[in-house]
Amino acid sequence: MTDVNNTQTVSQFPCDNCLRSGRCLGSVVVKAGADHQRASEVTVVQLQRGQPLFRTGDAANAVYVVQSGALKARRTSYEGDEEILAFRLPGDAIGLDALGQRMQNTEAVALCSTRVCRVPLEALHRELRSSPEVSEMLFDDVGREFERLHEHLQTERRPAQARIAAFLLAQLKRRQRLFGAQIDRFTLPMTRVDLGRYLALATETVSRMFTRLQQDGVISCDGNAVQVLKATALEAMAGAGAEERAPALAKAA
Amino acid sequence: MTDVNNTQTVSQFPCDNCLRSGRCLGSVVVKAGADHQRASEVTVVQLQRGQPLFRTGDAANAVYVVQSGALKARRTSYEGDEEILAFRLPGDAIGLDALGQRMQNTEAVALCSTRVCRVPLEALHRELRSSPEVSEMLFDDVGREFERLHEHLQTERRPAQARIAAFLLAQLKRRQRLFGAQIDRFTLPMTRVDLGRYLALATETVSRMFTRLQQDGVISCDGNAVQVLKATALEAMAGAGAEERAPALAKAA
DNA sequence: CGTAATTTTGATGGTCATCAATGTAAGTGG
DNA sequence: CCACTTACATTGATGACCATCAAAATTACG
Repeated sequence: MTDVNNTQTVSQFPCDNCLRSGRCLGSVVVKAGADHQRASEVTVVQLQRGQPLFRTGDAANAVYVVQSGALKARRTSYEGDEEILAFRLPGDAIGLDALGQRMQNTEAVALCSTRVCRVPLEALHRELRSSPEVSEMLFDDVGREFERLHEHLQTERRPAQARIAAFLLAQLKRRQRLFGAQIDRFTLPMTRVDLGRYLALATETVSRMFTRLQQDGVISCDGNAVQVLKATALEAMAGAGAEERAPALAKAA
Repeated sequence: MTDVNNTQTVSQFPCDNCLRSGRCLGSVVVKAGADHQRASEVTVVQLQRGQPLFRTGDAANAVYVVQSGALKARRTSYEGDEEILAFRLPGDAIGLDALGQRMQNTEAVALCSTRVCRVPLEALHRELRSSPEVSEMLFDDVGREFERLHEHLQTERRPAQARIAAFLLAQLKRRQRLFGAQIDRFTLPMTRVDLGRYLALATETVSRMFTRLQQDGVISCDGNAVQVLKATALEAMAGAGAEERAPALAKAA
């Protein structure tokens, strides 16, 4: 089955094969519906890299949950270039910002091969009234997203190096939670350009910061494959400002 | 009656004397409760200038709606100084970002004498299931707040002058909606310091921008009383970048 | 294997934070 | 009511951080 956007609807049983099953908005809605003998209207959408889940102006008639893969939430700035509001990883909800709006104000684009759960607003509204678990999960997601935006605002007010450090740390922790293990390496699904557009930095600055982090032995990376060597150093950089960055050339004169 | 925070609970009939009655989350919850013969748990809180509605770490057991006055939503940065996430005017919801969280991550402080409607989360959850109007109003508020944050992120990526222009325009439109009239003058409830902490600008920069706007005849202001003389010029500045700011000294060499 | 996209590195300049000082308003207590 | 304190606002001088421009190097891909 193929819809307008040329995306693929995959399965009637959205939670089959999904690792997030039971811990996401989609599955809670599915369960609430099943408890009342209602057929699930939740479907799975498969996207290829670069393919949009929805575009600005599309009718906002569903929210989504990432099953696997990654997406970026984008928006077009006054100057006409892309601004990235968020990267979405498995478990993340998409489209909560369109609650109460008629149209999407943002665009969601897959960064790689990606599976997404589609929860129609109609179903969400209905099951919201039928089961308190739904509203709890929804509130959780909404609260988390607000919290993330607030953190992001703070991050953007800090020097470039701190922004990158904070971003890498967030990614690291996110993966650790996702896999439930103490990993120290991962592959970034986004390009340096995307990263710049997310952190409000020029691509060149992003690149320079990566270079510096490697020189300082804080990370090691090959392309988008990153290994965190000194997590504590990253935390220090993310927390501290520029003041205590390079004690090296301090008194070199 | 006085609670822990030394705030005052005013009336058993929260919507009496409130101009937002019927058009806010609070009144919808009150109505939904009344329709089911439930006593309203919605109360009105009176705050003086500088007084907090809640603090970081407080139990997040209610959301609020501004009846009159103004507040700022603040947070403490890594460096320990204040960061302002939002200013709240009559009709605005407060504390939506704490949905799904146990504690408040932000602090809400009155900028002047202010009345706020307090809606316990318990009541919200209950009426959410009893009446679709509640969820619709809640979704509206949530969506609007996301939208505002997204706009704010964009604004912070623009030059200082554009940020101030965008802010003034937003204030202007907000007041016009509030009063339902084409006003061109209003009094800002916040100081230049607050403004800087909201727009991520040094106080000095804020001041300089106000000075420049007056010199250019775009606004006229006496302290916090602002009159917008050329709204279109403001829009141009808010939209455009720094490139086309001063056509004056362009070819003066 | 050639074209395009992305990444990296260097040089330069602009915007705005910072430091410093003065001016103004607001509030306090004698 | 007036000195005094404290907060807020304005204006100027200086420099840091990072965007921008330019170009080379690497990677991706048809």
